[in-house]
Amino acid sequence: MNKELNERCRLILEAIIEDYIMSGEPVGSRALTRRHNIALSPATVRNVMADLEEMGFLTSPHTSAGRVPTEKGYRFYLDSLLQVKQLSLGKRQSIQEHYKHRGLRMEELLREAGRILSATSNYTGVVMVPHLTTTICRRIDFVRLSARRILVVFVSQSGIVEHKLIESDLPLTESELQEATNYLSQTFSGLSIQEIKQYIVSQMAEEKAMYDSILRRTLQLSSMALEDDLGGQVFIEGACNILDQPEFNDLNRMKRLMRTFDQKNLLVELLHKSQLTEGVQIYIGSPDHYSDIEGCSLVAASFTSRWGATGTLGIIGPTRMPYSTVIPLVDFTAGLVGSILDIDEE
Amino acid sequence: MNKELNERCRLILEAIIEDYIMSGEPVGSRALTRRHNIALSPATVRNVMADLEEMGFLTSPHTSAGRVPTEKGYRFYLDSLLQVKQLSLGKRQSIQEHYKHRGLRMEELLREAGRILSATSNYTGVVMVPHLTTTICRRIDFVRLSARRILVVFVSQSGIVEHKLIESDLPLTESELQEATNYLSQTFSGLSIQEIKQYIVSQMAEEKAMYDSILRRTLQLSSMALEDDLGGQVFIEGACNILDQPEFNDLNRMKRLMRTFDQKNLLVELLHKSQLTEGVQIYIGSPDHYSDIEGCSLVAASFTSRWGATGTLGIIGPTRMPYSTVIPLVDFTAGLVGSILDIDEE
DNA sequence: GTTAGCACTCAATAAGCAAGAGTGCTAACG
DNA sequence: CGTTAGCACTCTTGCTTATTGAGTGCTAAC
Repeated sequence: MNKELNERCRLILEAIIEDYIMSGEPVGSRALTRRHNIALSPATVRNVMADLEEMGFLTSPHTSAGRVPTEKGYRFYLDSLLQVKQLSLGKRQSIQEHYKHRGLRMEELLREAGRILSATSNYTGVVMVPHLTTTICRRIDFVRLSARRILVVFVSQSGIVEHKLIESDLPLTESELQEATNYLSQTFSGLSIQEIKQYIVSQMAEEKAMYDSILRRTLQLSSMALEDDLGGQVFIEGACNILDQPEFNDLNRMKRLMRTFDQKNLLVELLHKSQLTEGVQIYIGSPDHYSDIEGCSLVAASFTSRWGATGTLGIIGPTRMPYSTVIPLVDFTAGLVGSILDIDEE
Repeated sequence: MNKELNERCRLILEAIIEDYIMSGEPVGSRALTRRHNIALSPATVRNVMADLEEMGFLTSPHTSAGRVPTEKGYRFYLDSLLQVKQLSLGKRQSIQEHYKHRGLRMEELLREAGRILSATSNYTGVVMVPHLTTTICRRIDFVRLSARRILVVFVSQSGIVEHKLIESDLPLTESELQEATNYLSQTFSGLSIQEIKQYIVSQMAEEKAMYDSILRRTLQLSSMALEDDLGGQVFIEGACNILDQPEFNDLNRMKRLMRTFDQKNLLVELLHKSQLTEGVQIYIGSPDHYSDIEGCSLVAASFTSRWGATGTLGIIGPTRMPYSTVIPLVDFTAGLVGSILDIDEE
């Protein structure tokens, strides 16, 4: 069916979607012919519109309103019609400026990326620091808070720092911990967390007999330290930006979106998904698919440093978003963040 | 003038405010006499109300609506009328439950406190980790990311972990860093950051002559590490809870509040203020004072561990909030968090 | 296949109206 | 003199009713 869309249909569909993206109002046949000097009469356009509606690309809020793109309409637009512009040199430079002259901490760096996305697009920026399982370990440190409470500080190869508290069944002295720290740094530096876990399991099997050996306790400690996944945070920046969009004059939709931001799990899920794929991904909220962000879309891309996937970032805005500028913005920012992580690594 | 408020006026003012807190609607004379079996006729109540309005405790949205408390009204209510209940045993226990069986990281612990405040009150919970200048240093670690890029990991006596990136003018080897780390841990452990800074300044004066000594470079490094204040984060939990309040059917007010949450600086300011004072502080948003949170109040208290002030937490809700339960909730949670920090410390 | 014309639909806006809640004032009461 | 009943007045709220205007779908003519 889609293949049957002839040139004229495609042209009109594109015009409608772009008009709608600009105005946010249902677009009618008459207005359309005037704005995009189309050499057709409104009546003809109406016929085409009726066809497009039947095919599921358009819908009308009520009988006597114009047409609005459906999710399917947007999808087709994104896949077949949209021409992504290049990000203007000025914007690229201004974004790069943000990162100059800064000794940012990793967390701040990612937050800043979110802020840039938000400020440049006037929508909401999201950044996810991934779970660390796949990342490479640069260093593991133990800090003794009390005899049984140990703080684990984990530094990944790309400079992301995470820490967690663990509780040991046996009391540990400062020197025991020091020894464990040294052992770990030497043994595990340069491995990924998954590899470390495997190594620990095999070692512990060997050491089974030796009940109270230092090594055994060190291994136990490390095992606990790596037990739950570290990381997986999501930063949301500029959540309120999106509220200025006219579609959020609807109080309830607005509340639901805020709730989604608050809970974050949907975002984590989506960002995780796009982590697995190359390039820019677009998720369109709809009553069926991602009802929590109905009326909104997420444009996401993962950024990677030389050491493997390290995170995902994106923009959440209304579905009627100027994708032709937002997509390259997300793309560029992801690349930039990736390259900055590389610099950090040496 | 305030002193002239006789028993009857106080009683009626209290009744009005409590009614308003319950209903959110302007309260009229007739409804008042019925709900709080007051042995007065509506007409008399009206006279009293007129007096209270003239004195600035009440106002009416329009001629034929009931009365609504002003900021001054709330203040008087909070200072002179309100009787704070004790937090019910059940609630106290359920809050304590949240903290059992958990090896929480410091950050998670504070976030969780915010979540508890939010969930128990159905409003928005805020928690501020303070700047670290006053806190005691347990450990400073350097992690070498590249020759010039150093990650500083700072662990406070109470287990708060902070890290930042610094850029050194001279390349540093792994072993140099190791030496610096050892030196610092031995020299500075147990001092507050302020003390450390002072010590460094005095030492650097002495070492002025020795241009390239290890000690000098160590000191330089430490100085950079402590340069800007670390910390000062604010966690906001349950921001969307507050949106269910009827006063936020006003879209603009809602947007402004969300913007305030996004930017955080007003919150930082207020939370900082209450850090300096004992006990529970209440800030009432009004067009004059804190116009960004107009219609809202912040109920805040600082939590302290044995090692000195460590942070502030609180609840942001509509000004018409059931203070008699919110205040003890904030108070109790602040105490609990403080005591948990103590446990962490040994 | 395209277009002009026309009747029809429906949301949005405004206007008018009645109901209800609450006030302020005045005059009477104990 | 404080308190109360009565009453006219005000102002919101909800409801109904026109009116307008944008846009459609259909039909018939080009």
